[in-house]
Amino acid sequence: MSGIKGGVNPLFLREEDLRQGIELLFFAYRDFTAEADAILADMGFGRAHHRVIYFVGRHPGISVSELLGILKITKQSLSRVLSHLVAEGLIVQHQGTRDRRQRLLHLTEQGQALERRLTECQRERVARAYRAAGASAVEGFRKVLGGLLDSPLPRPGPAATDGAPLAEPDPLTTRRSA
Amino acid sequence: MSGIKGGVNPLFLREEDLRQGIELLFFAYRDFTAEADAILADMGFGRAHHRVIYFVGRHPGISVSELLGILKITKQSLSRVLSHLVAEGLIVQHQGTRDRRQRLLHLTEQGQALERRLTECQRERVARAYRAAGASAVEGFRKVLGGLLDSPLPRPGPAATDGAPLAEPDPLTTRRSA
DNA sequence: CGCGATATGTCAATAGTGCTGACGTACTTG
DNA sequence: CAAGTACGTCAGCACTATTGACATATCGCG
Repeated sequence: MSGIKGGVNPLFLREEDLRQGIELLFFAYRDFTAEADAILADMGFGRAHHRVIYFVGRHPGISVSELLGILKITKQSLSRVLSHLVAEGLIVQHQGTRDRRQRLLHLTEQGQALERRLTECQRERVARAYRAAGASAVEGFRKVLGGLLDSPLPRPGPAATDGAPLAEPDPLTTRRSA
Repeated sequence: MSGIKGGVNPLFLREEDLRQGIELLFFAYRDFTAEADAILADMGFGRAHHRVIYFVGRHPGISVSELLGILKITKQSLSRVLSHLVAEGLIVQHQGTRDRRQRLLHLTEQGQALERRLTECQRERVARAYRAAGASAVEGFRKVLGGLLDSPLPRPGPAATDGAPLAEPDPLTTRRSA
């Protein structure tokens, strides 16, 4: 495989380099989620609960379908997790005013506390990695990860504020248009 | 949150930047595995089967415990998947010569074919992202991902060769010492 | 040889996550 | 109001992973 062109490929496209990337992704993602997973497990929750708490915290008042669009799971899968979180008092549902079919989601204080606790683990880890790698490495990290996506993440920067359910036309919710 | 220090943090350690990294990791990993997952699902396998096939292909003759060390799952979890793969004729087990308790694992031709097919999806995706981002971004990507690991991946280069079961002192198997 | 440690495999039970199919409710439109 | 669409839930199935308890086979050592 190596040396198809007779020499070293300057763009790291050799079999070995690509496999290293694949493996790095696997190990990094696993370690990245491990701490939060452990906290969740202690509370009878799983990783899916974290995702829901995370994105509801990120987008207060998000509707179930919008959340589905971000997570890209079926509504049935979300339903179980969401009901659980509501039953535990971490999330509250308010009927939408514009469309009363909607259940707009918000974290309770308890939910916010858990969100902070969980995300703190990951934020700390990312901060450590960023600090150790330096600013230009971070830029590269973002560029490559962005390139791995099915559909590129719209830039969060110059977002036009509108009166939509979500305060901002968020890149994450919008992304489901993939 | 932003502006704790009154200004922009040059090292991307602001709340927003860290959250963007967290989300990028989530979306990228999901999209990264999606294609292979679909192929596996068609064959009645899951992601766990891919991991086993991948690492057995990567380390022919690996023992069950070494594989457990890489994957960091319980032997009961591995057992189910491994038995399935053996039953389907994708993996063969040979009794170890040095230690006859060991079952050294190898891919069959069929197993190799599937490994290639699955990994091809991911390799292509990574290659595309690498190409689009450029060599220096790739370096940054690796640096940051490496920083996310619990224990740093020993460099593949100047590793001290020992007489370990695996022909090479592989960074991945060695890593389980975490 | 016999004993303890190691390597592997298996059974049973439990939990989390995701899926499809079948429904029910709420709203929109003709 | 009826038909269609949007939104959400319940039931049942499959995959992954866990813990705990055992069962073999083998190795190393005294």
